[in-house]
Amino acid sequence: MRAFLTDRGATEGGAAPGAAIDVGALDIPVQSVPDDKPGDYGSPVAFGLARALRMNPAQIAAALATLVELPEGVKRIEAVGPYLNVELDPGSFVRSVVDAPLAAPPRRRKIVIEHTSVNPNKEAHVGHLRNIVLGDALARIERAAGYEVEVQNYIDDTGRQAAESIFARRYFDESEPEGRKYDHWLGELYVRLGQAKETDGEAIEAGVTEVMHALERGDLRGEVERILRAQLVTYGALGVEYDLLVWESDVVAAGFLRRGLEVLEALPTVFRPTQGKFAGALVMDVSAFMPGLEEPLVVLVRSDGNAMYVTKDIGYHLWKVGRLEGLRYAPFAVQASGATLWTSAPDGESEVAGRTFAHGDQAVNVIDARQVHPQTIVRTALQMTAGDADIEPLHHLAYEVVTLEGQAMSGRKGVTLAIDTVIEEAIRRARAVVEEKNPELATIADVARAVGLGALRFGMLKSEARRVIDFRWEQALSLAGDSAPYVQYAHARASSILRAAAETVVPEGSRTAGADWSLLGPLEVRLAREVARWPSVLDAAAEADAPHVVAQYALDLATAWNGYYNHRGPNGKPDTSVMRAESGLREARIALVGKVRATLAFALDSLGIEAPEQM
RNA sequence: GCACCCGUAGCUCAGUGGAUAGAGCAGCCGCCUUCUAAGCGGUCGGUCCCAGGUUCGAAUCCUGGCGGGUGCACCA
Repeated sequence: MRAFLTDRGATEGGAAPGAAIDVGALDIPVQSVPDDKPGDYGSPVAFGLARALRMNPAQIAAALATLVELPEGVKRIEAVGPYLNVELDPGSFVRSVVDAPLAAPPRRRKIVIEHTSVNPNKEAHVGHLRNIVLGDALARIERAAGYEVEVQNYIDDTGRQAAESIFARRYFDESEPEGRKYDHWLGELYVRLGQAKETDGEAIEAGVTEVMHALERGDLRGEVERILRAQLVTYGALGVEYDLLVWESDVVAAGFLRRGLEVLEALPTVFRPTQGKFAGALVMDVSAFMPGLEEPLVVLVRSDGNAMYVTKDIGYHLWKVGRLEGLRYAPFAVQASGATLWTSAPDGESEVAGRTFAHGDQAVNVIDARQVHPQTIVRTALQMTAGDADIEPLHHLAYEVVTLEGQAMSGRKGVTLAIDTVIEEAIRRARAVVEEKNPELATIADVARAVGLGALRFGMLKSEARRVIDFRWEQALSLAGDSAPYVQYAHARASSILRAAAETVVPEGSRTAGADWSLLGPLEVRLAREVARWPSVLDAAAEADAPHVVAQYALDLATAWNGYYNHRGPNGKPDTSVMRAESGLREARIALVGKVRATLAFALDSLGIEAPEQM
């Protein structure tokens, strides 16, 4: 019966149709019925039985319709052609929808999500924005779906990029410009250093190398930290928070490379060829996990004794899933929500009271699609060292690039756009619209921020990650149509009704005082059907690591609600008014609108988008 | 050359093997004496890249093409 109510799709047998015709574990797919067909939910179950019963599906459906006992809450079961459709009792259905929880129960499984991981050497740009927004939405979705989530931001403080920016500051030796955000300024010096290489290449190369060595020793941590803190201001402005910063130099110091190698060398698939092109190197045979590869051997340690980057990455990921220990932790900052941001630190504590870092049952990496190959190797290594784990230890959320008006972004060519710039413009544009539409609103600044940032984030989330996004201002900051403001507006409308209602009744689930559920009809059922989809949407999005599923649902629910709100009866007059409805019906509608509002807000929150009460 | 991803309305995109493939934008026509018109209704617009195959049923699964993007791994 639950299946009919939740539109969850296939369930095990047990539903009445199965029992009636002696098919035990029958798969009964359930789907929403198109608007022009009778019924609310329907099933093509008769198709599957046609062969075994040697009857045509329409006959089977007709027979089932007469045999099936009406479960509670179902008004009617009828055959519509070959489909078996049920019409729900509006009152009990809407009531059950209103009472359903929005968040999933805890699952006792931990997911370690890594996102952002921007090189600490320049300001973050809109390409990074996609990563950050995707990762943050994913973290929120997984939490709502019942998982314990830890968000890590990896800081590559020993890389060439950080070294170049830090060296550029020394090289040009200019005083810091007043009022300029530090990461923007260093980004500019970084680009200038690239240009200066043409005339002064050797000296610059020597200087950068020296800085790299200093970074490896950890001597310049303060310099990196300063850039990082400037970048974190940007993420904070987006409403994004992290649990832990993991510094590459700390990963190196913890010996994850060496200790990871010890784990790997115990594998039968890891060995040192004595001849052939890999003679002298340490290689891993991945053919069992990555079939169809032209070259099934992956080099872990080169014949000159130097480890490959991917090998360090494997060590790091062994730590993420709890198979290596050894980082030390220290508090780094207090974030806007009040939550502490922790960092790995050479002089930190190995235990933090009340927290256990890493030890994920699964790791998810938000990294661009060009990294599929190395990510697959890391995953394969984890699978091989784990024996036969039935769950994937690592998932790569691969997203495509963001181009700028059709051009690939490139700092050196000046084809780039800072997130800070985009945020400012997004809020500016939103503010202009708010001031025009609702000038007497007391919270204009807050609403402009919620709407502008919402539009920006939503634009990055509404399509599948594997699609290329071409950033264009009008499109990215659109405040109409398939956008966050569309959903936010629907939410504000519902809030407006609930404000008015609060003066007469207090909606509190189906216990709303004075509600007469029997007065509800097909219009409410249609709206409630959309609300009822939420748990399965959340589940599917979490399962597939696909925030766009939530974004698309938010649009669908807003559309259903707007349609209900504006509905007119045969006489051309509005027939869904809440506050003007007769007593009893009014209270039942208030309860439903309350659920719609809460669901819209919850879905938006799962995407990291605010839902203003007024706009 | 090999591998991965993409190809759906003029444009940007949804579409867990099921009912007549849907939105937004753009175009055209309507709707504020009604709880927010950032909205709603209507209209125009489709060889779901092509060809085979599997299936009662394919935009969806399989094979082979074509077109575009990305990667090619003793680089980080």
